[in-house]
Amino acid sequence: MATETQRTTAEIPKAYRPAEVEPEVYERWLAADVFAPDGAGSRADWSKKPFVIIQPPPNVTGALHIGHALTATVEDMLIRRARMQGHPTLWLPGVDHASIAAQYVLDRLIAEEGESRQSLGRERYLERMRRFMDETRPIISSQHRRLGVSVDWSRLRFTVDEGSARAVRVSFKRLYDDGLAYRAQALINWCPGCRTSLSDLEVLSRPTQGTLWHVRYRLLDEEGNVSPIDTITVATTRPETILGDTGVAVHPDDERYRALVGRMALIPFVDRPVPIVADPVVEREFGTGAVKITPAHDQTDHETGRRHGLPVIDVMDDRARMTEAAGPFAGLDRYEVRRRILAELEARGELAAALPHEMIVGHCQRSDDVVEPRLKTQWFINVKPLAERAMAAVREGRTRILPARHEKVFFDWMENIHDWNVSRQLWWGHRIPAWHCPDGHVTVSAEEDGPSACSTCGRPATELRQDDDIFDTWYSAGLWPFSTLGWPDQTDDLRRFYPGTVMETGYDIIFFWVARMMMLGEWFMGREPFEVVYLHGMVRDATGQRMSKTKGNVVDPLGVMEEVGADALRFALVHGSAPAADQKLGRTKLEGARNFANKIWNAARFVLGSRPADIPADALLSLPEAKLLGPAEHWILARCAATTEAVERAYADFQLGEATRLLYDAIWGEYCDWYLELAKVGLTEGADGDELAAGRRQATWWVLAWVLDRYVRLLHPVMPHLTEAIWQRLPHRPDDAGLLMVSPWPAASEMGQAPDDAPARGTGELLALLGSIRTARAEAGIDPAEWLPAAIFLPPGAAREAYPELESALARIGRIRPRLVADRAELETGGGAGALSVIGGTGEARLSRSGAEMEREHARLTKELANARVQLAQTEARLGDEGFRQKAPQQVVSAAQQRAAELRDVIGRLQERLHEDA
RNA sequence: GGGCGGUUAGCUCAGUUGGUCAGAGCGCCUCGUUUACACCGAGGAUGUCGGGGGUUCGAGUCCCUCACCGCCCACCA
Repeated sequence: MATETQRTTAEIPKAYRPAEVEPEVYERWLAADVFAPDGAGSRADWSKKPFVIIQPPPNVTGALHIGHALTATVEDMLIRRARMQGHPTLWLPGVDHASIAAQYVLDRLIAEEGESRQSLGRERYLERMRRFMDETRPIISSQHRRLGVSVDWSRLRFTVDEGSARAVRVSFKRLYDDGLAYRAQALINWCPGCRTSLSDLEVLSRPTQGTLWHVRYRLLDEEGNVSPIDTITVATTRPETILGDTGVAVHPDDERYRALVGRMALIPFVDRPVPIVADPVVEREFGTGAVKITPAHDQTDHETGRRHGLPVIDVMDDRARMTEAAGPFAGLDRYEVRRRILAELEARGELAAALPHEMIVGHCQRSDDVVEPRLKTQWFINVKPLAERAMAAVREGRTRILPARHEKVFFDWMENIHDWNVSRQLWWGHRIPAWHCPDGHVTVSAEEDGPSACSTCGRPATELRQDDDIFDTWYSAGLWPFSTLGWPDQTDDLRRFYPGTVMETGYDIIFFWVARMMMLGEWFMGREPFEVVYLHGMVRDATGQRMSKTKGNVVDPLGVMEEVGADALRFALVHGSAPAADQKLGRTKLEGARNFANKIWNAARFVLGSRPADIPADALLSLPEAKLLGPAEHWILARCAATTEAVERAYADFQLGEATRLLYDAIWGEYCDWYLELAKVGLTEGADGDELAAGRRQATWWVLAWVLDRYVRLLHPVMPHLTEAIWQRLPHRPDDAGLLMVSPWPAASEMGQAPDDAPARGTGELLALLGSIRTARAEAGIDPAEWLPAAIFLPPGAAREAYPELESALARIGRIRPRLVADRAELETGGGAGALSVIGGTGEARLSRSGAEMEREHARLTKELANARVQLAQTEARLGDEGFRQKAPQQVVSAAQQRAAELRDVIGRLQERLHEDA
């Protein structure tokens, strides 16, 4: 027995220890400078197409949450595979300044210090913000590092840095010159809490149980006096807006009100006479059929008002308190006013009804305040022409949205797009590059210092004042794919890395960000910013709830990594999930991933520890000569080739969950469960002096190592630390780099010698027989430790050919003392009655048994027979079908015929056994 | 009001072009300390693939319809 092996296992911890392995591995990557496409350790082949990931830059104030972890994992998987394939890769990391979110956070922070935005003033506030940023900015990046992301840190960008600022100025000037950016008064969404306007997207519609109040307005007679009897009853959900009413509308065909059209109604509290107009927007069936018109505070009313020339009276200020125009209620909060108005109307008997009413109320995405429509002068971008081009990119297939069903949503949104309100009454962000002169002229400039003079009247710069407003955060974010590459300069980076390859994000920001990037990219660069939009789903807690801090159900990725490691977290996030499908993430899933990591770790420990002494530690990895390979080696190599091909296909199709599933099954179910066990025997067989046996032992080990190397490469994108750590200890190929991360991606075609089909198939059949033996033993309740004599019969074929070389392995794994019989008849003499009958694959066996468990054995065989009969009946039914035989492909028919023959054979053998026992 | 997605073993979910697709993990039951791993190994049980109809030789897989759950969009005050 040659059991001499180099025992290196002892040096490797028995369990995978992420805290030790993972950061250590990451440091090595960093030091080798392999992340940057042109870094010192990069093995980028510039004749290949660059692969560029566009990542949503996380908010500067945020900490890494599970959604970030998913995004980063998917992106890292894609880019690591591309990098191993030799593509130059770029993943440019960044942080978003998140103006409204950042201000929301900082405002609360300084409130604790007794300060406020107003008390500090713009300059000091921004100074405070910059200090705050300096503290928070590095946090998210370091957390991403812990996750193992292969981003090019040397290109780290911030959406308020000078590069972004310049891109913002230049792009906006272009839009202005193109006539697409304009300043105008319009009804916009106003958040009284944040005291800024919002884009439509930043307003969340939420169903709310409200009340529909019916309010009686008095009418005026021909002389303009209040009529004592005539009234018109309007319906409203926002009584406070009564103060801004400038009309009442009814449907032109509404008989009830026809006579009233043209008369005047009197708005209570402010005693304003307003006309009753006829307009088809009014739904006759809803409410009372009469609508109060408040052009300053409602979108529909605004348009109705314009059609009828009604005045616009703004009754609310920036904090949603009533203005002087609200008369007696000036200075009071909107809801306080609502209460008072209702009480007063009630008292006057002018509240005709109060009906419960389900309605949609807009809330601020950030502060959750109820958003008010208000009339304001703002900057807008007419995005329709941009949207056309973005849609063309998708229509022409230049940008693919995955999964494709999201394309429809994308088109719906793009086709119904409204002008984009890009100005915000905030301080933290890019200031609008527009200057006002005392005469009211506006000059938009792309220069850092602004224009030298008013472009209309030539007044000098000293007399110009820059616009106070800043841009919507998503404006600068929308420039990301090119602003980060040096645009508007025509830099090398821009030429090399635009357009990007894959834009990966959650489906929740497809409009905020993805759509904007597509519009702005098409407009300024003249082509699409990325080829593929890959959308992932939302990660929910174990019970399916959306994670939120207030619910306290967040899974903290940092804590998870601490516990099970970054690789297990990454694996859990993509394993068993489908693109754009939400998933639940809980303990068991994470533990499963951790167990898998540990499984591979230990398989590697075994392989490393069992290296025959006659293989030098620094030997190069290669497959042994075909003549030295046993059937088991052919089998695992064949399985490995099939898995490689399937995994490669899955990666190429963005079926990442499928890729991990294939690897999980192959590594655990085939490599560990079967091949490792078979190899244990192969590694210890043969006499010491036997040269051929020594060659076989070496061959076995080389196959072990070779397949492990293959799986470790395929798994690297999802579990980079673990695989790198293992790979470092394995023998390498001549074309390997010093790091797995930049070593070649395996191709199914380069299997060395293609594994022979017959021995591989024979092994598969013998493993099936072995499985049946295990089942029979367990079901018969036989002591697992007991060695059973077994007679085995194999018909001529692959299994029989493979048998001699696998006999000892079968013996060990099946815990049997096998004896191959040449003829089936010999089985009976070999085992006789009181033996367990085993049928598996093409083979059959008899395990000697004392007869104690024969009753259970009988039951088992009966069950197997019934099973086989059902299957045969099904197969025969198909075959008996005329249509099937004629219309089904030949392949399918013959497969069914073969299957039926096999089943008949099995049934025959089972019947024989049962008959003997009876 | 439009649109989309889901409904597969007790739980969480895979299932790409219709033909070994009825699966995996967890949980459960039985057994096991054989020199990689108890974060382990061997074995077992559980499903009329939401209901109904249709297309087809054949449907979890395509079409129609119904039910329930979820999401997105939307200016009936």
